Amino acid sequence: MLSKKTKYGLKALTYIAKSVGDVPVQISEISKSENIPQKFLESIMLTLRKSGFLGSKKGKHGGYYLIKEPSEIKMADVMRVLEGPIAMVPCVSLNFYEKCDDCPDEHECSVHKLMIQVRDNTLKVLRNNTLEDLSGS
Amino acid sequence: MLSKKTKYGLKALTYIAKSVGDVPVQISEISKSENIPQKFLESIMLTLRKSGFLGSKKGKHGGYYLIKEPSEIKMADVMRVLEGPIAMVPCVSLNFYEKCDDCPDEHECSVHKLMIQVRDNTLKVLRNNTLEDLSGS
DNA sequence: GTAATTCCTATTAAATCGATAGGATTAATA
DNA sequence: TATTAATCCTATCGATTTAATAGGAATTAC
Repeated sequence: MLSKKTKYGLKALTYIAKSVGDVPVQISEISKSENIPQKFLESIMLTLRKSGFLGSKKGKHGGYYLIKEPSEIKMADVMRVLEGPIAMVPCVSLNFYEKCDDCPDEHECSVHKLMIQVRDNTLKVLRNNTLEDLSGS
Repeated sequence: MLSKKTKYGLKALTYIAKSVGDVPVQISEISKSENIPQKFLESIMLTLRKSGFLGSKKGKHGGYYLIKEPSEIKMADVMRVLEGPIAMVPCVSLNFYEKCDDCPDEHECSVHKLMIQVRDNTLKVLRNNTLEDLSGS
């Protein structure tokens, strides 16, 4: 299941990408428009800023803006920051690898083989889609 | 993340599929061999039996056996029983559809579009793989 | 009739998730 | 300079889910 955090984050990024002009977009505006609890969204925006997707301006007339072009922002990267591993088991994760405690040898594990395929296909989608694709049309 | 329940369930099914002869396989044997807590595995086997993947024999020399051929058991079906929806958001789930409470119109939702692609690619893998594929070689 | 097994329900401890609270800091502007 | 409006930051809370355990009932082989 996709967490609300990730879903809200993706919606917020899309909203900013769609916004016209170069003025920063405010949390309160996104929150109202996308039905996202404002305080919750605050913490998500903070994460997105700290991980290099957004820039911010403080104080009156402040807000958030994209640092990179929408076409440069891969969904896979956003997902990793907000959701964590893309793989369904840690032992097939490229960026968050961990050994399973119940498997003496993961190459013998039937689940491992299956989950590599799932990971590869999911990754294909998430690498091919950028923020531009989400906000387009 | 794949739950332990699902992972254990898939391992247990694989173990039974690999077992030779037509005698029922016992929980205690699977539990030891696959490092799965026995009591936890008990409840998983029960679920798999009630959902039509396994048959059981009670009492001494009892145990579990496959009801269908391994090649007939699609991973997608097992996953739905043990893990629930395959889709990452309920609003793109084929078997567990639910409307999102934050989306007035899901066809306008950028996340929706992305998650349909993820679902379709995951489904492709889980439909193409059967228990035979997991237990083979 | 005894031992071995599945069957069933309930419970628990820990982790995670979604959301909120309360203020500190910064900047525009009147 | 004072006020207002925004981000920033840390902590916390309640609900849900997850992984696992407990304890015994029912069934069957021998």
